[in-house]
Amino acid sequence: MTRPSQELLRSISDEHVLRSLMAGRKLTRAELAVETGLSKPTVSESVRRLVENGLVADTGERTPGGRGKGRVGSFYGLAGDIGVALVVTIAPGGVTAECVDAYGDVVTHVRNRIADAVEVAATLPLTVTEAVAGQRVLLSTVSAADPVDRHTGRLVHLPDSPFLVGELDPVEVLRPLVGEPVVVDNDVNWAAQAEQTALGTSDFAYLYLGEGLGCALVADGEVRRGHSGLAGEISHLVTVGPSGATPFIEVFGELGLRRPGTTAIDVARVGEADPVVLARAISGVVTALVTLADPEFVVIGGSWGPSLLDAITSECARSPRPVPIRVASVAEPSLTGARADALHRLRAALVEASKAQ
Amino acid sequence: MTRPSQELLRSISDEHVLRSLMAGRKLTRAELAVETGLSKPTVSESVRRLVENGLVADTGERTPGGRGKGRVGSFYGLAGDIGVALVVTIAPGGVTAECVDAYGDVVTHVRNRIADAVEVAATLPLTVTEAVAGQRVLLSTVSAADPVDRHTGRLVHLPDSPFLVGELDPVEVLRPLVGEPVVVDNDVNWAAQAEQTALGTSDFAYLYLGEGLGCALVADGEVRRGHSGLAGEISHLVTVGPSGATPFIEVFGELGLRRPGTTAIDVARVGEADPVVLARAISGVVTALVTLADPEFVVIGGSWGPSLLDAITSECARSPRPVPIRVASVAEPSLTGARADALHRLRAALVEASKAQ
DNA sequence: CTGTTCTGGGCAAGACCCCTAACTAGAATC
DNA sequence: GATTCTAGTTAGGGGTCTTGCCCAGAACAG
Repeated sequence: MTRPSQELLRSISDEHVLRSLMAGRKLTRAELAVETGLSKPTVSESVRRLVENGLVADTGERTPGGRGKGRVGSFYGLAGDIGVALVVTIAPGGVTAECVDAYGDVVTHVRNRIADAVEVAATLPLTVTEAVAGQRVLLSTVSAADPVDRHTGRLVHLPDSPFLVGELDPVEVLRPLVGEPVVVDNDVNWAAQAEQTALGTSDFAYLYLGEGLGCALVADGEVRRGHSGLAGEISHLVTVGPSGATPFIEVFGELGLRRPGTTAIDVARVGEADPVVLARAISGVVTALVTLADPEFVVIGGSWGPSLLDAITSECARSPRPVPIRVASVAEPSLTGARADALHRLRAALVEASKAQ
Repeated sequence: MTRPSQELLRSISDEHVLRSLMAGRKLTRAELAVETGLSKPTVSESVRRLVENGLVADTGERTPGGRGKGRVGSFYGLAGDIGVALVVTIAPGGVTAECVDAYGDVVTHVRNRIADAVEVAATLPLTVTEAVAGQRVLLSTVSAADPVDRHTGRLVHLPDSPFLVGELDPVEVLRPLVGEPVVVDNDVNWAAQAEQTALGTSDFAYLYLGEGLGCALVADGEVRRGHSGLAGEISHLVTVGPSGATPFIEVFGELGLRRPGTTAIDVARVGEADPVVLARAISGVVTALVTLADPEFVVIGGSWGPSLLDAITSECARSPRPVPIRVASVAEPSLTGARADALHRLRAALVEASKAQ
């Protein structure tokens, strides 16, 4: 446990001030005192320390311009060169890279389309370099549209599952460009995290139905990834197919909905299939989800999943433990989730830096 | 966030001293200083406060008796009337009640056998009253061999699932006897928690095969109970039965292994069934578990599950994502898990009490 | 028996940290 | 030019932790 030192109190004060500035952008010392609940002298001392450490700076702006009489105050804000977080998404359609500052503002955003998974290796470094543009990157989060090994951050190729962006080690690619730490997770987990932030629900499941098939489980307010990060890789979960019990992914094979020569679902042609057959297979997956994880509801996301909402809902209503089905509410969910996590980690890293000295 | 007050430092010191005493039973102030890393004057002050608040007392024992020369020291320990935690297990075979003190010692233990679920209502209060025996109970944990509603603590009767101890509201029964708070969970979750403590593994699944069928999921070091506490209620999970896809519980029906007139498995006759058929059904459940939760391994517990280890292992080895299978290692797992949690909560409650003033 | 050694515990001084209260600086207003 | 009002500083007090020193008193050596 923490030792009860005077330094602890000081660092708590600094954290209060720093977090207030992250939320409030520009504040005078008097405003900071009100915001943090600390006394004016304590805030002044804390600001002095933070300026000295290079985390906070006088913005140059002064108070007046209409707010009463009184002495002019100095606005303080986070230092300009304090650093940003990099957010990367890697999906079959393209690669995105963003830089987010500690206020939560997206300061750069670069998106490059790709036609094929082989282009990822070449496009990724270019996109990242353009987005970084010389800024100081303190950490990165990466969303990849494939299973991710929790310990190494490498993409995992599960046999016969959709595998969309190719063998790739994002940590290895990013490290020379932006340094450590690099956090990699799959797009469905990030999407679920975004949904969790938006809905505030502690226990739900996110079922992603697009070119790939995936699912994420949120339990006690956090996405649970399992031992190696492969929780929710449901391609081989046995469910109800056109000809009896079938692994989920093979249902699409039997229906002729997989793109020839690849492992991906042919999204454009999903609409041609019988929605009831699809919904029955999906309902089998949902039943297993409900049985094992007991979610409050199941969120359906992905490119074609939401269009089957009604069929899925009526199939699931017939199961022994029916559960509400919803459509995902967050746009660009993987990017949003990865960005929220990057912001959270960036702020924590800066607070940590203020405690370091 | 916490305010940076002087009082915070004081309460941290007190917590250090209190937790050292919980671990060390009897310590002099000098030993406490070494143990906590605090200075002697700080420890002395803290002990003075804790004695004043009634949490700590001079044991009357004095140091000498052979340990070197030096001045005699006074041993301090937790106050005798500081309070205990009550641990209750309710299973088809009987009701157990224990009191645990903050050192982790079981100070009373009462066990009453029952022949039938209807006896629970009468036996439970008797057993608890005998175990409590006038002691001050600060909190209780209850293990029940049926699904438990996470929010109310009441037992839930899922249709056609084994239901062993009858309609019961443990919170309502215990409140008049011992007061709040009462934490109720099902026996499988407690068993998994005990296993987690013993093994230290963060992500695994616990499959319980006894009179009832259940499973618990440990993710990121904690048992995850789901929205309403019904995670892992696998009776209706569809798996491979003798005649194709069948809900898990109905496999036992088809094999004639359910006790007539009840919903329970006839444990005595499980051995008569073909182990391969059983193992295949179990393997189907394990596959779903692995797919959705990605455990590091699966622990098999319950009265008859471990005897099928070899059959289950060889069936599971054939699945697309094989996972190690182990036998549960903790004896009396539900009681052990509930007791460990009670101890943890009791200690936290005492620390909280030291901070209250 | 006496002096030495050694350990538990207390006391005093100092360093910090936070707070309140009073004060100063400086601009707007009357 | 006096008043009013706000930002920020200074001074003093209370609290907590630490270091260093001293004292009490039992065991031990001679």
